[in-house]
Amino acid sequence: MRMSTLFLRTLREDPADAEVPSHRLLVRAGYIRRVSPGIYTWLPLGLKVLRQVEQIVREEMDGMGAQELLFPALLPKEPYEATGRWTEYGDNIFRLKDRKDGDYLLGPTHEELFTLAVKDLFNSYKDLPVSLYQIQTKYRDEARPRAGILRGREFVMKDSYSFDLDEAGLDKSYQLHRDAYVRIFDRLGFHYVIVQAMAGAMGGSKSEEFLATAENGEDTYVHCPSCDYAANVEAVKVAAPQPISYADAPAVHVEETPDSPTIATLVDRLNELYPRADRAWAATDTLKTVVVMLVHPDGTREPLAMGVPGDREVDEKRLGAQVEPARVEAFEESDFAAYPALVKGYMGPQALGLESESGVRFLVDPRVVEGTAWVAGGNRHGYHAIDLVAGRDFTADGFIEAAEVRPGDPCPNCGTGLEAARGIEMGHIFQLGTKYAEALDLKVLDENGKLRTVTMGSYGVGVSRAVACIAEGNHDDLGLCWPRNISPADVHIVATGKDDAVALYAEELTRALEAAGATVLLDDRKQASPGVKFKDAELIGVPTIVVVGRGLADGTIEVKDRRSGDRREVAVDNAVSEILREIGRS
RNA sequence: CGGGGUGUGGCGCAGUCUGGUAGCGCGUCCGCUUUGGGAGCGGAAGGCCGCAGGUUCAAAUCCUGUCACCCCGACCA
Repeated sequence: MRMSTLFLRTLREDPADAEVPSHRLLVRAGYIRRVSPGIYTWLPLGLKVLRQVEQIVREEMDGMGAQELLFPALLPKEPYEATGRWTEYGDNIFRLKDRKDGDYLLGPTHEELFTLAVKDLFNSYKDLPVSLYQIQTKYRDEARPRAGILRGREFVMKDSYSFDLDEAGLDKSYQLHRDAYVRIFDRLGFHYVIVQAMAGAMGGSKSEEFLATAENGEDTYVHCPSCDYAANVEAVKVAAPQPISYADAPAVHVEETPDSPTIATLVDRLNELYPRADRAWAATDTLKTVVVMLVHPDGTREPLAMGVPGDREVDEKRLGAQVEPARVEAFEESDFAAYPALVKGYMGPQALGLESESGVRFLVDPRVVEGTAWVAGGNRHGYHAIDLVAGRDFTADGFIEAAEVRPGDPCPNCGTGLEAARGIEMGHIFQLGTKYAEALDLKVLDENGKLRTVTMGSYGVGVSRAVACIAEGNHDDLGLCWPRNISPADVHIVATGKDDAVALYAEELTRALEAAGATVLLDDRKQASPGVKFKDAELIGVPTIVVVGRGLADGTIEVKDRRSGDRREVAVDNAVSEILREIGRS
């Protein structure tokens, strides 16, 4: 590549619409250009980087025995209707119509197509297991694309799917993918964690996410400092305490608690009007009742009440993950009007549950086990129930993991206090089970000649996101600092000065390195000043920068490490071998 | 969808309060000089001031509406 002709324009200033470093630098250094929100063009340098990442992913997928294929991005509606995702995916799908008014979509993910392809070609247990993958452009009409290429509406994803006869086979395929992912993310140079995750809209059971650790990441996860437990906050399972005996517990009594619609005011009122001998009332003694409106994919609305310890908020992400594919909406005044048994600010378990007078489904936090006593709403304005014992005075319809998770909460494995951190989701692996195979009738004959439903796994890597994520983790004040195996070139040669000898030698060195298999970005611009060239080289971020300039008269050139800034003089005579050694190609 | 902000040459911005017919820096083009840390001088091209109405002798500026984009929250690789 020659800078004099390369389709590139670097920007001296940060683009105004870019906030996060990866976005700012990828635009400034001329890797990408925005076309529309969440939709980007890959310029020559950017495309090289994208292809490098793709290649690493491809090698590892091939290495674990998966086979690459390619589906269209433009898809008919029918397969997605069969699995229910045409509606479940909601507004996130880009939908379009053909001239005959037929419905199409731009694929957000391809479970259906892979399932149908296997159904089309295979029909015996002898054909299994098989893992297939593609590296392809996906489309999701994100409510809010952001951070450049980190979260786009069009993005490149590697998605793969495993097909097995039984659970044991699925476990094996899942583990193979997991191992391949570890190799992929190691090669991409991420600091990452593998966390337990929710299966989400994909359906299925076991699921883990690969999160690149990043302070500005969108996902919050917790991890245990003393064992290997780590989980996305959505997926944290609270360790339920043992039920306790309530034989000696005082009977429930409803007391007047004026002006106490919030937990804080309630605790004040309790300590003021009904002080306890042994200790003061605290938020942890109260059971907070929160009601929301669930909107199911078919449009039906169902109220849901939840009881959580009073010192905790309901975490909307956790709640959303629990009730998926239903959507959570606020419970409006008009909803309260429709359910007169729900007294705003004073709701309590005794009026809740499918069997109760309100008929509203009531789920409680796992900490609300049988025998625990609470102060909760009295279902009458200005009243609360005290010594309300779970299992004696009320029974919930079930449990829900919706209360917020906080640093310091006990690890479900070992009880140590959990720590919280943030990350960017780079990969996600799922054991899907038979959801798609059943919906699309993917069965094979087993050794007894009987039809068996195939069990599936689904595995994704955000390829274009990885580019952003690597940029996010590999830059400094001057610009990008690519890892060698991702960089758009092995060496960036800067020719300074107007001396013809410099230009000639730089050209000669470039050819020699290229002949040895290295990729070179040569700054052969005649008009640009040395300062401009140095700045551009630093911005672009090729890991090794070679300066051919004033030292040439003395028979030396300069080899500089972009990341450390270390530089050394190298004799022209052994320049090629030295540089090849530097870039790890000798 | 809720909150905040911004729309002015390719990029970054000023001008808007207090209407008077568009400016600065960078970039681009031409010429000369310059070449180890974003060069100098001279010349040039390039803008329906997001869009639509309105007020006015006159609108980038005031009024109304509308659209777009960015950031923060609810969704996802």
